[in-house]
Amino acid sequence: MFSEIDRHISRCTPVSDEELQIFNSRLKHMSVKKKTMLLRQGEVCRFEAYIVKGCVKKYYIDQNGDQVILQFAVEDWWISDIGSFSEQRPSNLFIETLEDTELLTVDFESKEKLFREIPKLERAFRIMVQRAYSVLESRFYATVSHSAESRYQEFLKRYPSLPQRVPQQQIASYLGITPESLSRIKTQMLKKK
Amino acid sequence: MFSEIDRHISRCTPVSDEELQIFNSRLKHMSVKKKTMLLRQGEVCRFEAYIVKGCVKKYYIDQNGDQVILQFAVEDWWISDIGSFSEQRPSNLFIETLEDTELLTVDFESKEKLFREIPKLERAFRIMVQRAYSVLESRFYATVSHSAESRYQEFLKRYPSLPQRVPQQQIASYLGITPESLSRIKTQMLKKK
DNA sequence: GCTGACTCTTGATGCAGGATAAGAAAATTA
DNA sequence: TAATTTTCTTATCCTGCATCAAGAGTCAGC
Repeated sequence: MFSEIDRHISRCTPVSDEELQIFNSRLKHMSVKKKTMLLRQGEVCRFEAYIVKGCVKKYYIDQNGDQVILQFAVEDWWISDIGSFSEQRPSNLFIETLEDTELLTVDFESKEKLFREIPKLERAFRIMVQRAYSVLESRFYATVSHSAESRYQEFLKRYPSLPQRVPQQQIASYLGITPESLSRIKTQMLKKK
Repeated sequence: MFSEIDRHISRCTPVSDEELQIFNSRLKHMSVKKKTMLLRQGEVCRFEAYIVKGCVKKYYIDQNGDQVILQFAVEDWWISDIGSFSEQRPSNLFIETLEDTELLTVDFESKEKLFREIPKLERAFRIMVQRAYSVLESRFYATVSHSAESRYQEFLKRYPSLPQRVPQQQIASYLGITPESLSRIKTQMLKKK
C-alpha cells in the first residue's frame, strides 16, 4: 500500500497513514502506450500525473513548427502544465509519453477537495511547487549563462538514465541546441578525454 | 488598513478581513536605502518580501565575476530566494535594492505559524508559487527560443516602467546579452520604424 | 531479411551576439 | 561648476552555434 508516491509526499511534510490512504484512493491509475498524447495545445490540462514507470516529455511548438522540449519526466516525478491545470485555462503545451508509461493522476476537483479535507496535503503540494520552482530557477540560470557543452555535462550528471532512453535530437531540443551541435559536442568531449 | 498586499492575497483565494488583519500584524515594515543588500550569497534567506514601493534585483555572480540578473521586482511583487528560504539553506544569490524601497517582510517562523493558524493563507501562498512557476516557465521558453530583439520587445511590453528606472546594462544582463548588444538592438529597432 | 523511415555524424558556410577598445554622454559628488 | 564616476554608443574583429546538405548507421513493419 505505501508506495513510492507516499514516500514522495512524506518527503515534503509528515502525513499520517490514514491521510495517505485517502489520498491514494483518489488517485486514478493509468497505463498508456508509448507516443500517447496526454495534453495538446489548446486543451485545458485536466491532470497532475505522478510517474510510476516510464518517461514523458513536455514541449511546445515554436514559430518554425519545431518542438522545443521544456521538461522530461521519469519515475518518481510529477508532470503537468501547472499554469493550465491550476487556472483551468487552455494550455500552450503538449505532453506526450516517450515509453509505455504508468501514471497516477489527480484531477482538479479531486485535488481541491483533498486540500479541503486534508490541509497537510495542501502543505505538501505547496512545498513541492516551491521545490520545483527553485529547480527551474537553477536550470534557468544555467541555460542563460553556460555554454551548450557545460549544459550537456550538467544534463548527464542530473539525468544519467535519459541518454539511453531518449533520442539524442530530443535531448538537443531540451538543451536548446540543434541535433548537429550536440553531435559535435559529443565528439569534442571524446577527444578531450 | 486593507492595503495592496491584502488585495494581492485576495486575488489568489478569498480570505476574511480578520484573517487578513492577523496576517498584516505579522508583517514587518522596512524602509531601506538604494543599493542595500537584502541577501548575499552564502547567507540563508530570512525573508519573503512584498514590495510596497521601490525596485529590487535578484542576481548571482557567474564564473567570470559578472552579475547575471534573474529577476527584477517592483511595486506589488514578491521577492525572495524561495529555495533558500523554504529549505533554510544557504543561497547562491544576491538581492539588492535599485531604489529607496519600502518592504513588508515575513520570516520563516512567522510564515509557518501563520499557515498553521490560517490554512487559507497556505492556500493563497501555494497559488502564488504556482503562478510564479508558470510565469518562470513562460519566460524560460521565451529565452530559449526567441532572439535577443524579440526578448527585449517582450520585456518592454511586460515591464514598461523599468527602462526609466533601471540602467540599461542591467536590463541587458536580465535579457542574457551584453550591454553593447542591447545598444545595437535599440538602434536597429529605431531604424526599422 | 528487405525496405523505407528515422537517427546520427560530418563538412561547408553564415550570422547573431560576444570581446575588446575607445570615446561621448549622463549622473554623482565635491 | 568642475571633477569623477557611471552609463551608453559605435567600430572592429571573433566565436559558438545555426543552417544546409549529404552520407552512414539503426530500427520497425511487411
